[in-house]
Amino acid sequence: MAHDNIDLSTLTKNELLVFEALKESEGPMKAYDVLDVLKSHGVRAPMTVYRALEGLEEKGIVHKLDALNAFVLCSHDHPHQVQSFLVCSECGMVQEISPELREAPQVEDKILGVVRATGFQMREARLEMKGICQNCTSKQGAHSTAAE
Amino acid sequence: MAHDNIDLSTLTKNELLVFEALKESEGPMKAYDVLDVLKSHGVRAPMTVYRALEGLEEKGIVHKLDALNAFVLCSHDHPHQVQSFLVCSECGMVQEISPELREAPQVEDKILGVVRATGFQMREARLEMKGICQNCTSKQGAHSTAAE
DNA sequence: TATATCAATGTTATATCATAATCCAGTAAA
DNA sequence: TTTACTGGATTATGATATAACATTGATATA
Repeated sequence: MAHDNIDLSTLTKNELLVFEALKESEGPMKAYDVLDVLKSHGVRAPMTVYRALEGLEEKGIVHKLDALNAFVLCSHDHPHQVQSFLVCSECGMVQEISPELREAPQVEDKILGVVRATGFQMREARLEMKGICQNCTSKQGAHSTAAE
Repeated sequence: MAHDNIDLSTLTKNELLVFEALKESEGPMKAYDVLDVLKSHGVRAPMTVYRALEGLEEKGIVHKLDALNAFVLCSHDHPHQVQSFLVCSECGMVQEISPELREAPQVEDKILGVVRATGFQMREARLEMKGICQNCTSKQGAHSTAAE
């Protein structure tokens, strides 16, 4: 697990709590879901969670998936300029695939090149792909192909 | 303008109103901003706007920018599988760059290849890149380079 | 004509997501 | 001890989005 490499000593108390909650969850969590989990640790207000999430994002440990209003741990060691996620519309699964795309480095290079050519200074980018994951496809495929 | 090619006869009354509002705006609009504009046309409720936006999205005429909770007209003729947007953190400018990326088709092909290899059936994808646009860069650059 | 149906729209209420503003506690330096 | 700073707690509210149900109007058809 990539998360083992993170220096937890730089995290505040609440950041650590949120980090642990996300680590347990094995998937993206909504802020208010994190809040529910942390209520047993005395956290009461949304602000507390959002502040911690903001801190974790600044440290590159957490990403927000805007399409879901949800947050995930960054699943790779070296923060990348383009993060890529598969989001299953069926079961909600989220998979970060930046590592796979890194094996095709032309992709990021090309993107960065095109962007730079427009005079744009990119800070961060996310590619969020929505569709049906393999698991859901095989489950459904056996029964029908209609659905839509 | 690419929007001239759209067959407006397929739009419902409210979809047409929202379409016109977005066309005027020359940029992304929040749903409630659209609502404000359409109040002069008798539209009162958020639902009306959200329903029309949903219809326009299904017809491929509008995209939602999740990172901004905002909606833009699709600025090119042929809906593409990966839509790419530059979002300026400074001035809020949004530019769709799919046409530029199309000149580098390896990018989309590679992405689609990698994704397909994971067994994922992609429906739609958006690459949202945040940074500073050329305009803001040149304005700021003259005065300072610090800022962050 | 009556009536069934369907899509679009209207309306009300509420859920969900996020932040502003203010105050407080600990702690480290002057 | 003051001062300043960082993180945290609390309260309230803003912003975004949808649920649930009623209404309308067009079309089909018995």
